[in-house]
Amino acid sequence: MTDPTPSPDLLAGYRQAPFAEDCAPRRLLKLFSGKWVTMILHALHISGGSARPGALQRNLPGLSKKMMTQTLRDLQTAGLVERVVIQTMPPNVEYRLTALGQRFIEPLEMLYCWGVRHADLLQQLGQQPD
Amino acid sequence: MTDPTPSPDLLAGYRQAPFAEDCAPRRLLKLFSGKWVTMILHALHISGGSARPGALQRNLPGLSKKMMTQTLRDLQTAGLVERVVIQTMPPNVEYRLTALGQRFIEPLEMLYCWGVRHADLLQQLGQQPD
DNA sequence: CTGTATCCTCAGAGATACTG
DNA sequence: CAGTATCTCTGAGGATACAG
Repeated sequence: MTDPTPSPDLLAGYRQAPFAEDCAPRRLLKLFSGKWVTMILHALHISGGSARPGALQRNLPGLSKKMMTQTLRDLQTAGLVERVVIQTMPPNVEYRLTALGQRFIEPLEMLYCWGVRHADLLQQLGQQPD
Repeated sequence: MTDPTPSPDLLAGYRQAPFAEDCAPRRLLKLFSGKWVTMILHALHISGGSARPGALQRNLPGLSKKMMTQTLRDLQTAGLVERVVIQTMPPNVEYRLTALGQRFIEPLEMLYCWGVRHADLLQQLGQQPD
């Protein structure tokens, strides 16, 4: 096609509000943009929906105590995770995915699965200064 | 201890390398973590796979010239986008998704579609200090 | 073991102005 | 219109030390 300009019709659905800063997809990406957010959600998920801080940190090499707590706090205020204190012999803390949090596991696992299945593509990526 | 720890078997596949810093899913998340990366890829996609700089900027409100060029450069080095100079009357520039870039449209659109379909969930999110 | 409080660094991102 | 070059600044992220 000699015409570099793409058919404007393709943009029809986006014309009114092309890519508003607060559109739904952007929020999702924003939510997943934190360095540890997805890791923690994923870790909680494969741990059966809940885990204790110690276990979390052990499962996520490189995760500092500070970032863990901070991310968990953010996830709490977002309503994706809840802090549960278990009154056993030595009282123990546990973080658990909320119902809302469970919903966001879906797109997250989609991404993770895609990434795993297409690891070859991801390795083809030119190394950007990281 | 009473061991609230979930069945370790669930973690079987992740035990050896729990969440290495350079695992495939992480790279995908990392790639999508840039503020404008997904926007630009998506914009290119819905524009038919290629677009001129001016059009891109017009379609992505808030995108500065600098960030556009910079992001496009990153995408070029990553091999997802190619710069094409069209030798027409007034020579014009065009950015086009490469074959590799096309592959990454898939997970991207998955996310975007999910976000659009679940806009309600995204609005339920507690407003974190943005 | 869980959680908090400081301090520091550096990269992402924007604004501006200048050059083919 | 496309692209580059500075300058600045916020803030995410990390290290460390401290407290329940």
